[in-house]
Amino acid sequence: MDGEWSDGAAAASPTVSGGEGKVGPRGVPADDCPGLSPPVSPPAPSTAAPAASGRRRSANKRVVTVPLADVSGPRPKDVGEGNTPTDSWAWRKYGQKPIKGSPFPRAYYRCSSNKGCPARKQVERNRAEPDMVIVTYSFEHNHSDVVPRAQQNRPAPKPKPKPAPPEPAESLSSGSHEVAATACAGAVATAEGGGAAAAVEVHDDFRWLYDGVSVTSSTSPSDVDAADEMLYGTMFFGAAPPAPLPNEFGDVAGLFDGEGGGEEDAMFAGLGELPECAMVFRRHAGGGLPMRGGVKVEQPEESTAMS
DNA sequence: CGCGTTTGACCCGCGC
DNA sequence: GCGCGGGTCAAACGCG
Repeated sequence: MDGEWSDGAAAASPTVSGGEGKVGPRGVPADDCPGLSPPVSPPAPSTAAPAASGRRRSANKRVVTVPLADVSGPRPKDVGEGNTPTDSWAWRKYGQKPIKGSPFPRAYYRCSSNKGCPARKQVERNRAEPDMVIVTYSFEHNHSDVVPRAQQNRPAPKPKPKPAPPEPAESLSSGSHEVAATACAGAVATAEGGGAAAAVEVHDDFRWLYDGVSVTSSTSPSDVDAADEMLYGTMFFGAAPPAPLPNEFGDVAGLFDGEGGGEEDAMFAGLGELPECAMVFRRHAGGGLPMRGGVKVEQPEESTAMS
């Protein structure tokens, strides 16, 4: 089924897919409409229309793959709130569904900043890389990053079922990660004026993902905040014309194509499991991973690498 | 009181 | 034409 955004993440690097080359068969020609765009950026004309009216895989999709840690981890206020971004959108979850080919469910979010905002995003964990989460943005916000509610900046209420989520917020000092994150975040902040705060929402959004599966990798919690920043930072980058990236998707997708047996089982199993410490991902894993601050932007449309 | 999250059901699109 | 799967809407509950 949709192995679409399967995961450029498999590469272990967060990725962002511009447009949506993945939806190939049923997908629609991606136009533009980045999932998120700088508050200042003029709303894309083709943004809202389709999404609002249609209820189906729509066009404009931007896939962002980020380390789970980036989004699921605890959000130190010094980062999230300290760096209030100018464009922290408020996302409201409107649905969640288990995906067939994936052991993890997919969550659907809509922009709650503006009632008529068509911006939507889907969050799902990379089945191949449990440490990675795939965020697909659809349509652009048709409003500035106006934040009517102060609540948008605060972490949304967590699901009650979870008594005490694993919050390895112990040592927030990690060296390399921070560097990368900082660099990225800095770039973002400089370019967009902020992107860290947005992470707040993200980390929250991924909470479910987080709980859904248990990852046994260990990493520094610091990655989390840094990652968050990166995540959004990248997204913003995506909004802006980023350099065309090789389509890693194709490769990854191919790999996934091979599997599929007994995954359903795993899916439910995973869903039923509520690990306490699932997160963690080394942003600079290996230190040789080609990633921009932890997030990579994928441009399926480029399909250059696609063989 | 308001907002957000959660869960289930329904509808639509695509593939076979 | 049928079936599968994905996506969205709606209602209810809980928390801030």
